[in-house]
Amino acid sequence: MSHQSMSDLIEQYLKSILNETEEEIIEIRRSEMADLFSCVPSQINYVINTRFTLAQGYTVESKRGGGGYIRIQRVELNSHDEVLSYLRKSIGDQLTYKDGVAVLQQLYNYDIISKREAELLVSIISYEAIGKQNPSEDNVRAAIIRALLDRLRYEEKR
Amino acid sequence: MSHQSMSDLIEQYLKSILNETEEEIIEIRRSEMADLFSCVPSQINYVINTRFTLAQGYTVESKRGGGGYIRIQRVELNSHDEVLSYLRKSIGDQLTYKDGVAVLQQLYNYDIISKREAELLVSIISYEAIGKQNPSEDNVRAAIIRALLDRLRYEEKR
DNA sequence: TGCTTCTTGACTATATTTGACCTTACTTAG
DNA sequence: CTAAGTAAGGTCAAATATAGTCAAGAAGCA
Repeated sequence: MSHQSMSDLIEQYLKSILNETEEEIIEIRRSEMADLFSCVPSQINYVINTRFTLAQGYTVESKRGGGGYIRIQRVELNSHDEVLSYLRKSIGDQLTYKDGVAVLQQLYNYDIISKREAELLVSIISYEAIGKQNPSEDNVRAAIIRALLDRLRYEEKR
Repeated sequence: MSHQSMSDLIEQYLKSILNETEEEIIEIRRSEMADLFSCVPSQINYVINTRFTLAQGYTVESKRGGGGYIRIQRVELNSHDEVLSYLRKSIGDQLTYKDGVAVLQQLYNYDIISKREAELLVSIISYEAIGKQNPSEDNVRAAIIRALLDRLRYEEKR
């Protein structure tokens, strides 16, 4: 927590102003952000691409040219079922560790699994657990997360 | 005490600053440590790998690249240590679905995991989840259960 | 002496930062 | 109305900043 990169700071700033809004949506200007943090504009893209992905629950739209902007919105999912089917659709045949953690984080954010469950599952999808002797690591991980999501969906419907 | 290796000194230093923190968690930069002790950076990895293992009650996370760090945290042994280490020893490289379910059943019986956690885990180790496109089904299952047991053993005391 | 642990450095992997160049949209002079 | 100019944002790859791995050789110890 004490060792932060510029990108971490920008991420935090954006998330904090996102939290302050009612609508969970913000509109920024890339160049203003770059000025504010004294960095090159493309670093803002970097932050958005690495920390505000769909898998992490954000949608981003932007417009170029005069009056351009970047709009970041937290995806609003209203029921557990919506969250589960959204996540289910968002994962394919392969899933990296990072994206797997993002899915679990979302499940926790939406109160679908507990903190402890999330932690246990994170350790299960880690490289140590499934990657070590497995070349198809990302396939296994995707399968595990799919099974989890399906099970959770089944639970919801009971 | 007169024959302390550099690694011993680094270990002591890290443990002393760990003790000073409330959270029992520290974040260091590998290169700073190496500078502080005038050693090569990889020696820090050596110390961590030999003296801050999970079995010794520490978890370590790290990040590379700009703003990288190494975070070391002291964790408490779970009170069910005996059961967990027994189960841990009892599983080898491969584990059938049936045996996996048996392990989970035991964990539930001993009140180490909840009913729901057991159910989620059962669906994860099922053939549908991990066997479908995986010839080494039993290996994956064993790895998953091993990771689970390790995690349970060293998670925060509840 | 022979095994174990430690030290070192070359090579690898990954995350971040930076800048040159590209694309799109709006504005305005003619 | 259109072309040129201007004002955004996007892409990509190189440079930089970290950390990880591995194996060879040195040092310690029984």
